[in-house]
Amino acid sequence: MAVARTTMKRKARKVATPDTETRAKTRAKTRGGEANVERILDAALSVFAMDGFAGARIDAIADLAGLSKPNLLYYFRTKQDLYLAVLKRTLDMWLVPLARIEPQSDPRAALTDYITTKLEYARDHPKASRLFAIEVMRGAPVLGQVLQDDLKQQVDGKVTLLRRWMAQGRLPRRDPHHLIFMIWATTQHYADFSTQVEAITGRTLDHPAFFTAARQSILDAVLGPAQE
Amino acid sequence: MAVARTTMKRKARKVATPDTETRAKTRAKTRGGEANVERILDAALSVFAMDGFAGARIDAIADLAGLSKPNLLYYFRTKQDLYLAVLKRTLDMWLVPLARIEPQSDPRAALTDYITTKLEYARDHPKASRLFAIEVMRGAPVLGQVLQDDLKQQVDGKVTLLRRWMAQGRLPRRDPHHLIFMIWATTQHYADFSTQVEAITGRTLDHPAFFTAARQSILDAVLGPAQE
DNA sequence: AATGAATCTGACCAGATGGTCAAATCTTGC
DNA sequence: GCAAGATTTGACCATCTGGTCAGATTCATT
Repeated sequence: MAVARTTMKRKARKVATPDTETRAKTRAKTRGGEANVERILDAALSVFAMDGFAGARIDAIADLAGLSKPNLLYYFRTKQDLYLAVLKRTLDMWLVPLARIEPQSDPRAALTDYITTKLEYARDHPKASRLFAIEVMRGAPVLGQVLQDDLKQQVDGKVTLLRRWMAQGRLPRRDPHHLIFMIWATTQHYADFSTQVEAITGRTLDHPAFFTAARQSILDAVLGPAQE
Repeated sequence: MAVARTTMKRKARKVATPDTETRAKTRAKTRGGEANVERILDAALSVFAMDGFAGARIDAIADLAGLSKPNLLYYFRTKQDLYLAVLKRTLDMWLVPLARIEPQSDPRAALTDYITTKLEYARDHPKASRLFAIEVMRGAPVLGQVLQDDLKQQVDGKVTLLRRWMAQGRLPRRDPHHLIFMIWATTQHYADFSTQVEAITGRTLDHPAFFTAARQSILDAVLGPAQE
């Protein structure tokens, strides 16, 4: 109800006012200010990842980006818009490494590479990982459709491939779905629960030896003992 | 600043007003209304687990518990108090199963039991799992100390035990810390990311065959192939 | 240097939200 | 059945927050 009224008001006020996307394109064609968008998205990632959507304060994001609140709202008309933009931007990066597992790959090498890359992501982009975690834990109100379409599609393909490799004896037999979940769970755990990991071990993935040990542990679990 | 003023005000107003804990005990000594506390805690778990601390609305919790907002505030004076209470209550349950891994246990049986129990928890108490995830991902502002003290203590003990078992050849050699993290990560993944899991597989742990497959997959990963 | 568009700002607002309070109602022990 | 305490409620408030707006400032182009 409130939403409807706001929307109407917005449409009625100025027909010429471009929506967020249009404005972004226009700006891109003309000149700078893109730097601002980047800074806003970075700031938004930090704040959303820490406080969740509801907890995030637009002021906090603006401050972190070095802008006034109205100025931020100039680039992203609503908090929702901004949240969506951050999510989209991060999602692309997130889906890339899975695609590198291909039929012509060597199975063990491909999984080793995938696990290593995912763990590097967890180390280098923990905020992105947390953002997804928060979104999915909320029931994925925004990403829901993407999960059911794009992601499912991708995973289905890899599952088929993994199954074939296992049938050929090139990988230990496991349920491929659960195998993938295991890789996601273990790698992202180091990003999402870094507080806990650090409380217990005193280390994070930034510590090289710790990273290596974590990686090896996951490899052992997924691929079985070194030479199976 | 604001906090300080609030506190002062509260203290000044009525010296006789008992804090939340005291009141709880008093009530307990006299009669019912404990049922209310239970209902409130249940409702709070649901709402906090879904929306996080900042996103949770006190009204929503009150509604879910079937009470008016002021009435809820009668039992828990602030949102913080309530959050803390829910967290405490859930934490106890959460730490129990780890303690069952004892020196006199059979190593493989003990880990099998632990994994199974954790997975059952993930199935039966997904909200509790999410609550912890949210808290830890925020940097554990409330549980931080508990993690560094109690939890670390417990884990250190189990790590030593696991190391001994491995030295005796009764378990495959793995870094014990990472082994424990792997168990936590994989089991809780099914609770915290159930939306994603369901989007991809169409199943949840409630489906018996799916539960068994998940369990077996984790067991294989942690314990190595059936007869190592 | 003038012009029009893009960018930025301070002041402001409406609604939501955590929390208060005085008074009403219910229980219990006597 | 009644006093005292426990519980519940409706009305209320101060503050916070997302978002608006009219106008100022900057910028690219001519």
